[in-house]
Amino acid sequence: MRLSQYFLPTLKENPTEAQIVSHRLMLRAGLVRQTSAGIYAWLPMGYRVLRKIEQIVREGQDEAGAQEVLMPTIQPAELWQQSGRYEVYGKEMLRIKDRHEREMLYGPTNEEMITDIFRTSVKTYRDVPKNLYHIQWKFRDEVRPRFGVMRGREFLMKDAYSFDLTKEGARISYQKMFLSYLRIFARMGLQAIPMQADTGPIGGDMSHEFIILAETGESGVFCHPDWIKTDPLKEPVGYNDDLNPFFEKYTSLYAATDEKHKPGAAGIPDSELLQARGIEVGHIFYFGTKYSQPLGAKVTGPNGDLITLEMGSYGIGVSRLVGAIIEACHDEAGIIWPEAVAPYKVGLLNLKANDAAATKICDEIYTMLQQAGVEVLYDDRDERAGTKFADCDLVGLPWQIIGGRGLDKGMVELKNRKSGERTEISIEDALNKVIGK
RNA sequence: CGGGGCGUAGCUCAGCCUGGCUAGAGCGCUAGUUUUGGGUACUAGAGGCCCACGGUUCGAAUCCGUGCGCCCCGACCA
Repeated sequence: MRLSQYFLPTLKENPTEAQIVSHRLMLRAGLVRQTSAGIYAWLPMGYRVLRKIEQIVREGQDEAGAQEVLMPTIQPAELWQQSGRYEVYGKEMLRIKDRHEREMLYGPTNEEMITDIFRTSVKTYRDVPKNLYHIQWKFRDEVRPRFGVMRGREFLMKDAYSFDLTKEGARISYQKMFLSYLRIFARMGLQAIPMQADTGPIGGDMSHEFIILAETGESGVFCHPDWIKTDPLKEPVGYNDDLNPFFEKYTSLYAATDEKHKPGAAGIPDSELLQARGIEVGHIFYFGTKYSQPLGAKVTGPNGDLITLEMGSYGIGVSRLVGAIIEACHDEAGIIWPEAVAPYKVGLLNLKANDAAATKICDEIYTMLQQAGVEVLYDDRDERAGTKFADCDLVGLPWQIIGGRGLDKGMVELKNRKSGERTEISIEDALNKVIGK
């Protein structure tokens, strides 16, 4: 993409409304624009990041055996009246009426709806287990939206729902999601740590919040230092294997938010615990028959008896992740995207845009990168070098190829946004490095 | 939902207390000169229903009332 053609409205100054760093940077880097409190429009660059995250989540869930569906944003009130949550949910739920005065709502979550879909179609134990998920916009009418996209009223969420015959089966479904989540976040370049969360009336060890570490995180966390050494992508375990050993290994390492932290409970001296801050980006839990019971989601078992399904649900805040990643990955100059979610891999800066010979070389580099399938944002604007550097750093692409005074000798500078390291190398070497990576 | 703050140019803000010239600055934008590897400098421009409605007054961005919007702290939450 040529920057001269692109819709990327960057800001030099910080908008007053944005207080936290990710919100400021998202506005300044031209990723989003706010349309009302807690509701955002996604501009081209921001939308690319959102879709990359979404795709990593999708692939991770598919691989774990979940199947993607798409449920509507608007739901009928009846379902929620059946589950009893219509009254309970309160003002957070945006209620609306259609032209026939029928009560509808903008879905804050989809347990009722998926249970309804499932119960009407699945009648025999032979059809379970199943795990269905979708990635859809949700609305919660937060009293006080804040932190930009991190706590908006409208947000994109992946939510999966598992259906099992037995609690043991539900446990397996849960463990699959546990593994899937660890891998999904790791693929995004994030260290996510599952922490035991409230399980409500059900109890047990089957509810975890996934927290990514970021200095500006909303809550304090304590965890075992060995967490840093873990790499879920390297665990030699598959979704059809017995996941118990893996689950044991990862749940036995201590990790707790400051609210739940119990001094002395870590198994190692508290002074050795890693203290950090974190942001919740995912939540998984088992809730048994909480919805299947009132909604009558049952199947016929092997003996002909009716069995109420055991369910779990598994959420990832997709739009929230955009903000969360920026909280975890930025510096004074701007965003530093992990490569897996970067809107473009390379920024190509032509510092001599008014020099025909230099421009010709940069155009060629641009073409070669495109032909090699590298996502590249080409700053071909007739701007000062300083402006280009500032914009490119702000926007946070992992690599910068800087074409300037060395161009006539076939040299460019390759800069790594994260380390800040810059090396003057030949065009060919720069291309190889960026393409090969 | 309790407490606080703020709405003036695209952005950041001054002016308001103590009402009165034609409503300002910096950045951004347009044109030109300049500069040419870290948001260059100069010149000339464009750009405003001063959040809305009502009131007080000869006169309101400024004072008063009501409403709306946005932000922050807390409670709540993915």
